[in-house]
Amino acid sequence: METYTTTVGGQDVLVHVGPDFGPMPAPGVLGLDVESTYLTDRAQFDPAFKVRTVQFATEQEAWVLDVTDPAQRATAAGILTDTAFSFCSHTNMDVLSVLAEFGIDIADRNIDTRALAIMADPDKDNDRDLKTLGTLYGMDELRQDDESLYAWMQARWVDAGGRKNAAKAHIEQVGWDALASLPVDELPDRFFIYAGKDAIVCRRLLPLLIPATQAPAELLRIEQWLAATCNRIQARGLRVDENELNSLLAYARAETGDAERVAKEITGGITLRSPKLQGWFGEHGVEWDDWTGALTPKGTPSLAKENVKLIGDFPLDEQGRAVFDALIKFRRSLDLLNKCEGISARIVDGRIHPLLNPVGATTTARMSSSGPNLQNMSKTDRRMRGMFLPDPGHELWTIDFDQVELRVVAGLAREEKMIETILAGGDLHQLTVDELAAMGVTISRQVGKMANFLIVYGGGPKALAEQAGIPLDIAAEVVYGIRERYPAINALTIYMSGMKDEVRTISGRRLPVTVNRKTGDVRSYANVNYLVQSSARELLVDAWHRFAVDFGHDGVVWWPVHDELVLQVPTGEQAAQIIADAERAMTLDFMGVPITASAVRLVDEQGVSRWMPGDVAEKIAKGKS
DNA sequence: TGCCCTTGCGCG
DNA sequence: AAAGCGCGCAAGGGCA
Repeated sequence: METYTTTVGGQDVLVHVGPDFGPMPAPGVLGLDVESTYLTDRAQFDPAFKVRTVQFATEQEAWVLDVTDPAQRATAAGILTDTAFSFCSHTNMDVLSVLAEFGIDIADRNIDTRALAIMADPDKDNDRDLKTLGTLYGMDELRQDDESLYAWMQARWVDAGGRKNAAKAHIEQVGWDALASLPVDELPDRFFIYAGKDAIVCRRLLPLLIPATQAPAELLRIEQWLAATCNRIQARGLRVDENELNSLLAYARAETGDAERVAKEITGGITLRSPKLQGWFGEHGVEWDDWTGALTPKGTPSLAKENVKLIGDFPLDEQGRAVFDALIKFRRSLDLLNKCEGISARIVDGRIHPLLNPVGATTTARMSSSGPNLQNMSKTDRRMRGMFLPDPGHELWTIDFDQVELRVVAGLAREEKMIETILAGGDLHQLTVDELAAMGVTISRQVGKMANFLIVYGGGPKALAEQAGIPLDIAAEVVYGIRERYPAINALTIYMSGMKDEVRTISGRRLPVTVNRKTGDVRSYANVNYLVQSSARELLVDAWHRFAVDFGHDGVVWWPVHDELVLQVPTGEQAAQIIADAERAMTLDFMGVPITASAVRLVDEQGVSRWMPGDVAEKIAKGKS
């Protein structure tokens, strides 16, 4: 064993490297970090993935164990298995790595310091890697060591013939990959020292970050539960109908490829995604000034969803018509293509394992998903969600809150008209229509719905005019009318916009106010949205926790989508009870406002359970009966 | 050529 | 005075 003496936060620490582990650390919380083979798209789920070293640390001492050595591996496994130890690590990567390498699930015994760092400082613009946090909390050595390691990697990479002017991030990536493929016994000392210090810094951050969150203990407790639960969902993965995936992939490649070829030929090289295409259409019959569809934030015509078809309503010339047809064909399959490629690149044993980040939305702590993002699968193209199947012997159900954000804002503001309507089982969008009618402003229910979203999102006349395709003066009447007819919400908006420092959710979570980058102004109009969006997220997580823990249905949630839980329920008699419990868990009183939810069984026309939007499943069920 | 920033669009 | 919020991903376009 080699022991290095170095410093963290100006204090001497020891980093033990090697086979003779030395005295065991006392039971308690250890900083944990692993180094692995380089990460492919499939990351820890790649069959070739291997952990190379495991680092444990107290605040003063780190042990770096070479997992390729059987004795050290056994020592590491012993500590990881021993429930007298719990761990803290940065991100959930180490938890997944330990599971992949050792088959040991430490999710319940691990605290994610990165998640704590977000709670401590939810400003989206700030970095939260260990070395940045280390510097922030008086442990700058990690940054220094990182630079030393970087210099080593740069020399190695440039010597190996890399581009001399490559960006630092690029060299770092290549450097880490190079390190990851070196045999462990050829790694430089500074690598092990860095690795050990990583774990020490992580361990030292824990007691610093917890008070920095200023979060109530109950909130921290539920976040801990959620993090472990999200980890297990990722590890379990989602089953993919691979035949369907492959046929969709072939179809989407052919469709988009054909369309792209045709369009390029006619336009002389303009792709079907290029902003230049709109100018081209302008020369082939489209009067953009007469565009009646929605606009993008930039004010150019939006071609999202069905909008793109509006181009066909203009008197196009022959070339314009041909490119339009190609564009329609392209747009119909582009999203499908991208999603299928993403899924295909990550499939392992018929499953994908997207990250489910419990606090992915830094500003509001909503959950996010990536690799691939499973929270933005198309609802209009059923084939995308339809690729995902429950495990054998199970079926999928979906249960979602009804208009949860509007109800939350109604409750927080105590907007009596809204609350009465909710209690009476009425329609909040129609209420807005009726309230405006009382002021002599006539709008459709569709615009009433958009107007209600403005309340939640903090929008103004311009946004409504653009999205609804109505004149600015009418939109202004709607917006100002709403402020008058919903005085309590208006008061809440004014009250919240007075908060220039932070916003607190119903659970006491601190949220940041945000700043307009160009003007430097505080975007205080967004505060109501942050409060509402984040509080609604907490209501969902609380309901999920009740369902999993209080009702004893741990592991039943298949995938969450903000205000919705998709459930994977064993087929059979107990299914009805599980669904009933889910409905009970998601039915609650929020400040006198009932929050309700209803479950839908997801079964296609052939009687096969697969993922799909709830309203689609309801239509299928109706068609059958 | 590769990197970085912006834009658009899917979901909520 | 006015201000649509939060994500992840792919691709375009400017730049070196």
